[in-house]
Amino acid sequence: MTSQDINTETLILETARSVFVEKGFDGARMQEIADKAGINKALLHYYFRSKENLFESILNESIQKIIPHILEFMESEVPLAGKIEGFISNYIGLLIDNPHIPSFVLHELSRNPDRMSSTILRTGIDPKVLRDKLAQQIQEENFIEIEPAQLVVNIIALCVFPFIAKPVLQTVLFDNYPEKYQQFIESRKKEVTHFILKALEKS
Amino acid sequence: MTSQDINTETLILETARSVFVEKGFDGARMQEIADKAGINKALLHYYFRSKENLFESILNESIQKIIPHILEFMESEVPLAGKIEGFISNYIGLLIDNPHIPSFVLHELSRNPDRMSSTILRTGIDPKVLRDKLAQQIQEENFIEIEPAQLVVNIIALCVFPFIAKPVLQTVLFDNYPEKYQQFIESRKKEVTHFILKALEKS
DNA sequence: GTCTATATTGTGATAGAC
DNA sequence: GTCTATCACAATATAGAC
Repeated sequence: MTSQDINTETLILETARSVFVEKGFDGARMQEIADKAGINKALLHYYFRSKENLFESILNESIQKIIPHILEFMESEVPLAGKIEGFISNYIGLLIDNPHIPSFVLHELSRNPDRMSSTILRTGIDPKVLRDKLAQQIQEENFIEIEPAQLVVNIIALCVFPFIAKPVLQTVLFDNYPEKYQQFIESRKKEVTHFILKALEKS
Repeated sequence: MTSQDINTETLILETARSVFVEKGFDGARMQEIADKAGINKALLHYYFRSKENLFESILNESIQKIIPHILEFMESEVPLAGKIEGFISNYIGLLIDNPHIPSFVLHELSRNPDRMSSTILRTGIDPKVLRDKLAQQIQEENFIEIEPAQLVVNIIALCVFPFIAKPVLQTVLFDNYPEKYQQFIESRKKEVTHFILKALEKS
């Protein structure tokens, strides 16, 4: 347990994350995780009993990184316009730092939807309360009529989609120039905020 | 070659599609495809040389079903508002009929982005021309200023995202009632159209 | 064209020395 | 805790009879 021996379990988790997030459960190989971590396959099974086990740690961690963020947004007491603006900027920032997570999480949850219920339970939050809070704000403050669910989905969609569709966008819209895609992403904070608030404003 | 022998190749393709689209390349099994098609594994290799080969047929077909649709939208000469309205209704309709395709295509393209370039070439369309057409319309008709790329991404995002995120939405927003999710999807045509046009209108 | 049988390789998992 | 060696089985692919 020397100082450079920064806990093998952590090393495994960090390495496993990069492999699982990039390749998904089915595409990931225990061998590759071991190689990238500079250790042996057997050690993976020593720390985490199975591939499934190791994978679940990563998936849960990824979900926790994204979902509570959204719920917290709906919960806070700030006026709606500022709330939305803050959320979008914050959320796209998070996605810039973790661009592969949405793709990973959504794909794995499609593959096995049952995981979702247990995860949402683990957060201990009640979505109903949050929706009501949002509904109330929409009505009290001076915005167009819109169902909370529709609004939330619209906001998340506009933030997340450009990251999920990166290869398509880069090819179809940006002539395979990564810089153009990057520039596009950076402008999204401002663009999405404007777009949403414009759509909501009472004319 | 009797009448009920509707071409084995077609049978294989249809079966393979359902399996690949649901499980992805890595998760799909040749055995499962054979079983579902009521034939033998060896026959799959007789018609398509390898799993890769069979898979590419399906992926290309799926991409062709979705991308040209989008480009055609940008190309047409109809006034913008009606164009957008028509596209959204049409596109969400297509997604209701093929709910798993976006997830499938986007995941496989992330796994192997190189496929994208060859596919877009095969369509023989030049995206640049289309972007210019859209830019022109935005300017000539009476809408707010917005980059064509931003607008296109916003429209696609709002249409596609609810299908990609089905398990999450059903759990977090709809208390695991499939009917509520279904109802939500059906209202999207109208909601998305309103939302987009409202955001674009000059106030 | 379609089948059965089999070759071949890949992969998760465990046993056991150190 | 970490390694080497190996098991057991799954999966793609092919050979060859019919």
